[in-house]
Amino acid sequence: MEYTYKYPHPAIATDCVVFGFDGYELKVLLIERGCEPYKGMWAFPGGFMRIDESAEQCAMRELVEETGLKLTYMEQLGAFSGVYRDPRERVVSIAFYALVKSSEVNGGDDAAQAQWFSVDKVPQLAFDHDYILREAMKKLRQAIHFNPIGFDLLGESFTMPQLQRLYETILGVQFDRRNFQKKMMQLGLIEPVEEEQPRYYGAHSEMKSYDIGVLFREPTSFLQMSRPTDDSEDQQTMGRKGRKFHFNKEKYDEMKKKGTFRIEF
Amino acid sequence: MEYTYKYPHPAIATDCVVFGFDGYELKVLLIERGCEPYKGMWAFPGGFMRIDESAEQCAMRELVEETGLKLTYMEQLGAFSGVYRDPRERVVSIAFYALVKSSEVNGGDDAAQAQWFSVDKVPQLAFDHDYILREAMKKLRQAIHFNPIGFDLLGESFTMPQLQRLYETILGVQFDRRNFQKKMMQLGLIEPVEEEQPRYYGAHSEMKSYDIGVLFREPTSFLQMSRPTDDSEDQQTMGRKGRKFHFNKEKYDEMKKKGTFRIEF
DNA sequence: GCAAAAGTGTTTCGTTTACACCCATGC
DNA sequence: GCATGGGTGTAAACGAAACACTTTTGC
Repeated sequence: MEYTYKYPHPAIATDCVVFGFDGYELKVLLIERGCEPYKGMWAFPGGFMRIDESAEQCAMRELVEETGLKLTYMEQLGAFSGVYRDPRERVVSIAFYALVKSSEVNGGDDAAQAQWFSVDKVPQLAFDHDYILREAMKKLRQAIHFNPIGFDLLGESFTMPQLQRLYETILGVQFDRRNFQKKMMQLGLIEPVEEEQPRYYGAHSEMKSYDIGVLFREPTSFLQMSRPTDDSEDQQTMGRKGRKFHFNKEKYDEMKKKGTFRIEF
Repeated sequence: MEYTYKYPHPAIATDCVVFGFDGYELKVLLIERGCEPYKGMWAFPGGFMRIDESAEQCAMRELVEETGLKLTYMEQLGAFSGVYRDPRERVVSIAFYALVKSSEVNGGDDAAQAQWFSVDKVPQLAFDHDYILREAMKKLRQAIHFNPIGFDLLGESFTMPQLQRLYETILGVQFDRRNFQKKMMQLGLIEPVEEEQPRYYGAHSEMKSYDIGVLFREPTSFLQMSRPTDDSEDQQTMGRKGRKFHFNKEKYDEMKKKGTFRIEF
């Protein structure tokens, strides 16, 4: 079966830049190419768009097919339309980026050849995917000011240091612990997870240690991601206990509706 | 001559959302469609991408062909890939937006059917261009925080009230004159145009009116745009005299290189 | 002449930054 | 027990917002 047009039509493909966070590093999901061109190199999950689906649908379908990761939301990064970006034929790629919770990062069992790479240790990629990755990082850094997207990268509950490390990793800067917490709390989007007993009475309190109640907290789940490179020393230094917070989605939706979200750093 | 593929390929088109500013309103450039579909309706300039050009090149070429406007820079808005957005065949459109100086807005002589519309008075558009316009406006409002794009919409020199009106129009808010000026001057991107004599001695100065020098200023050029709707009362209230400023492109480039530009409102 | 626009500084307030000590954890 | 991480408040500095009066312009 063949399809004929009066004028040449490029093919349209999608690519997904999926970011994850293991508590220490920002990761990106790659697949190893099983066929030419660029066979054996790493690339973003993605594939050709079908005639009866939108680019968004295509991106999500391909992501499931290639990595087992099922997402409901992706943000478009843009179209990449360089004339020679694919050696086979003219291919315009519409790229998306997405953020996934750390808990989902090992779900991809379909994904024999899918792996997470630290964004700092990404190998040379197929096609123009190096360029696409740089653009995705740029967009991510920008987007984080207008959307509390950080929370998409964390699990159900998280500690303040985890959240801070996430922001520091994405933005490449360091924050003062106390000021960071204040800023985050001022947003009104996160609240402490209720505990049976107070963790301890604060340094400025009159209460003394002998009055501390029993601590009822589950151990922090160690965030894990598959490791592409085993030579890296285990820097999974996360997992210390700490007061947990969770994200209030209702307030976020409300804020998003009004378009008032804004965070400065 | 025909082009045959093993799988169906959508067509790829580009659309240009070109913004202009007449000193009072934010305008957008539209063309009247001369053929089906949507014949007689207004739409963004644009057209089908050739096989040997990138989307950026296509957008600029089509803009020249249809409106006579030659631009060197456009920002990509994104790809619009709804399955039914074009009744003829499957067409994916890559949209761009651009800002033009007020002086260029009447240059399009090729453009018999091209006209500027106030963004508040845009008629119903062809295809999904209403949606594209909304997205472009969103992007414009966001972009203005990270780029001094406002200056692309103004001429060689401008008065502070003009600049302020521009920002107020785009963002839909009002600013205090004095604080706005302070903020703009703090950026270090604009400087007063040298004058032979001071305009007058300020209110807080010891000097009095009898000491005022001769004023050497050209009359402010009245910014003009073709008017699509003649029923609108003439609100071309611009053109009062005032101290002029100009934009320091070198400092802007320097700032952009460092990535430090940021303006808060 | 008059109404509306434009030019100019200072004070107040809120936000951001800088900073220190004690407790908890994991080895 | 010791080193590191984590939890908490306050004071100083900075930046943003509020605000009034005079001159200029265009009718």
